[in-house]
Amino acid sequence: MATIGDVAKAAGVSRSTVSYALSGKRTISDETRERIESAIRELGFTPNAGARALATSQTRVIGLLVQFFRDEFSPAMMQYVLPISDAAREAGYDILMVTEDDGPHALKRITDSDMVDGLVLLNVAHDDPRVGPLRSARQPGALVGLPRDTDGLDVFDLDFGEAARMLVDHLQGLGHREIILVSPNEHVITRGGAYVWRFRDAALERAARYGLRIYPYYGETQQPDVAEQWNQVLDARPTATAVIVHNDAMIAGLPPVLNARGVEVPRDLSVVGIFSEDFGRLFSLPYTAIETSPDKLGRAAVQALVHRMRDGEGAGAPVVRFIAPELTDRGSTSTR
Amino acid sequence: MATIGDVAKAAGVSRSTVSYALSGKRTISDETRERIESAIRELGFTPNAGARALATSQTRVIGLLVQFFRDEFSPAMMQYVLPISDAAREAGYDILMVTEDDGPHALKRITDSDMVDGLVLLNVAHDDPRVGPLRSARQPGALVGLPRDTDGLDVFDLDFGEAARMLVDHLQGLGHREIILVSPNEHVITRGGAYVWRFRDAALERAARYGLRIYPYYGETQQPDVAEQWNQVLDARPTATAVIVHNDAMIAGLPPVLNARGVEVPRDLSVVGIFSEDFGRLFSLPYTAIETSPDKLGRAAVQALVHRMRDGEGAGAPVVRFIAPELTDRGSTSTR
DNA sequence: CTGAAAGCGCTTACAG
DNA sequence: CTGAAAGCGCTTACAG
Repeated sequence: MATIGDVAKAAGVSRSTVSYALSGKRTISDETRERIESAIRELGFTPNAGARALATSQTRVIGLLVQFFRDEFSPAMMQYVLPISDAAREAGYDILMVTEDDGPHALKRITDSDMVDGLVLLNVAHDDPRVGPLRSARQPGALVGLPRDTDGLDVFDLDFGEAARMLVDHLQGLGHREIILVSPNEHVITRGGAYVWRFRDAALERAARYGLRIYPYYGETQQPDVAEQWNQVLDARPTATAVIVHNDAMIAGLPPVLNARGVEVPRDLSVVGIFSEDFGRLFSLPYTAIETSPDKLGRAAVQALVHRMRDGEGAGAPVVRFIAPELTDRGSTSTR
Repeated sequence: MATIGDVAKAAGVSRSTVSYALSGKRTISDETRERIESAIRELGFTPNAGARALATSQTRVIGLLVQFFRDEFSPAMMQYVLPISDAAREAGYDILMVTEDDGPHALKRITDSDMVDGLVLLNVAHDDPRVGPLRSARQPGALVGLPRDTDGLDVFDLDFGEAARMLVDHLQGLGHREIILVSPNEHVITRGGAYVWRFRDAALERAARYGLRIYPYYGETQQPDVAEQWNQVLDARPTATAVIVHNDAMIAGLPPVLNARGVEVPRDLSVVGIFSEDFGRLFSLPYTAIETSPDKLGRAAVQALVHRMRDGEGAGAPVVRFIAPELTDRGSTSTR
C-alpha cells in the first residue's frame, strides 16, 4: 500500500506538506495541491488508520457495548444499534461492537488499549457493573438506560414514570376502574432493570390517587408460558376492563390469546402498551401505546458522546436526559 | 497511560525485553519476568492497540458488513451478528460493524485504511456490489450468501435447493398433490437474492417430477398486506392441501389468518417453512421447517476467515460450503 | 538470556 | 508557502 512518503515523492514535496494538504490545517499553493491530489489519486493512497491514531491519539472509533440477555425476548436490540451506527457514521466515527458476556472486562480491554475514543453503553441496569470501569476509563461514555448513580455521566432514557402516568390517565379518563398491569419478568428486576419499577410504581401510585383498582403481574418471557399466563390472568380478573402491558413478549403474544378467547378489542377489553413503532409493526400489534423511541435515544447518546469526545472537559456538565413519552393512539381503547 | 517504556524503566530492563515477555517470543529468566509482571500490574499497563497494529500490520479486528434493507422484515439479522461476534472474540478478534448503505464504499474505506485484518459480508446477493471491492482489498473476506461468481472467495450458505427438495419430498410422501408455494417478495430477486430462485426452481422441478401441482406466489413483507394476501391465496386455491412458506413475514403472519379462518393445522392444511429455531420461537410458530442455522453459517464464516488471516496464502484453496438443511418436525403436516 | 536501534506511517511544532 | 525532524508506542531483526 502506498504511504504518505510515496505520495510526497510522486508529488515532489515533503511528507508534511502532503499531511497538511490532507488535513487542510495550513494553506497550500494551488499548484502544489494539485500535484499532491493527482499523486494521491494515481497511487490510490488512503492514510493508515493505526498510524494516524498513534500520532493523534484519536481512533475515530466508538465502542458500542451491547448487553444481551440470551434467555430473554430481545428482537428489540437492533432498533438501538442501527440508529447509533448511523449517527456515528454521520459524525465520522466507526463502531466497534462488543457483545461479550463480561461487559466490564470488555470495556476495560478496549479502553485501556485505546481502541476507541468513546463508548455507548446499551441496556444499562440500575447497578450496572460496566459503569465503574467506564468511570475509570480515559474515554467518555454515554448511557442508554438509567443507573443508580448518574454522577458525571451522560444518560439517556425514556421517562418511564411519566409513561405509566399517561397510560393510567388515558384509561381513567375513559372510565376504567379495574386494570391489569403486566410488568417485565421478575428476573429483569433482579438484574437491575430499574425501568421496571419506575413504570410500575408510577402506575400504582397514579391509580391509587384516582381510586382505581390495579392487578399487577410480572409477565413471562417465552411461549408457551406467555399464552398460558394470559389465560390465567384473564380468568382470574374477569371484572378488569383494561390492561397495561409493559412487557415485549407478553404484548406480542396477546393477539392470538384474545382471538382464541373471543375477546374483541376495544369492545370487550381496552389494551395499551409501551413499545416502539417498529416493534409494533413487526408483530402487527393493533394497540395504543407509548412509543419507546429507540432511535431517538440512540442518536441522542451518540450526539452527546461526540460532543464530549470533541470538546473534552469543555463540553459542559453531564446531562441526564429523559425523553418525553408520546402516546400513539391505535384505537384499542374505548369508554367504559 | 503507562507505556512499554514506563514498564521497562520500572522493571529495570529494556523495552524489547518487556515486549518479548508480553509475546513470549523468546525466553526470559524467571526473575526478570517477575519484575516485569509486577511492574505491569502496578502501572496498569495495557499495550496500545494502534501502536501494535502499526508495528505488526495486524489490527486483530474483523470488519462486519451488515446490509440492511430497511423496508424489509428483518429481525433475523441479529441471529447472524451475534454468533459472528462470539466466534470472533473466541479467536481473539474484535468486530468493527459497518451498516452504511453504501456497502462497497464502506468496505473500501475500512480496508484501504487498514482498520481491519479481514471481512465478513452478510446477506450477500447474487450480484453483490461489495464483492468487487472485496476482491481488490488486501484483506481476505468470507461471505454469508452465494454470489454469482465465487472465484477465489470463501462462501457459506444454506443449500436452498436441497431444502426445497426435502420439503417437497416430505409433502409428497404424505400424499399431498396440490401445494401452495410462497417465496420472498419479488423485489428481493430484483435486489439479487439468488436464494429465492434456488429454492423456488428446485421446488418446482421436484414437484414436476412427482406430477404434483404447485401454486407459486411471491409474498408480501409487511402487515396488513401479509394477512390480506394469505386470504386471497387461500381463497383462490381451496383444493391445495399444503403450503410451503419461504418468507419470514408471511410465515410469521400465518397463525392469526388460519385462526380467523377456522383452519386447523395439520387437520385441514399442512404447513412447512424454512426459518431458524430462534425465529420460530420468537413468533411461536408451530410449523415443521428447515432450520436455516444462522449461527452455524456465521461461525463457519468467521472460522474460515480466521484461518485465512493467520495463514495467508498457505490457507489453501477457497471453499464454497453449503450447509446441509435439517428438517425440524413440529407436527404441522399430516397424511392426505 | 538481554539491549540498542531501526522501523511501522502518520502528525505537528519548529524553522525558514 | 514549504521542509526537516521529532515523536506517537509498539515489534523485531541484529548483536552480544
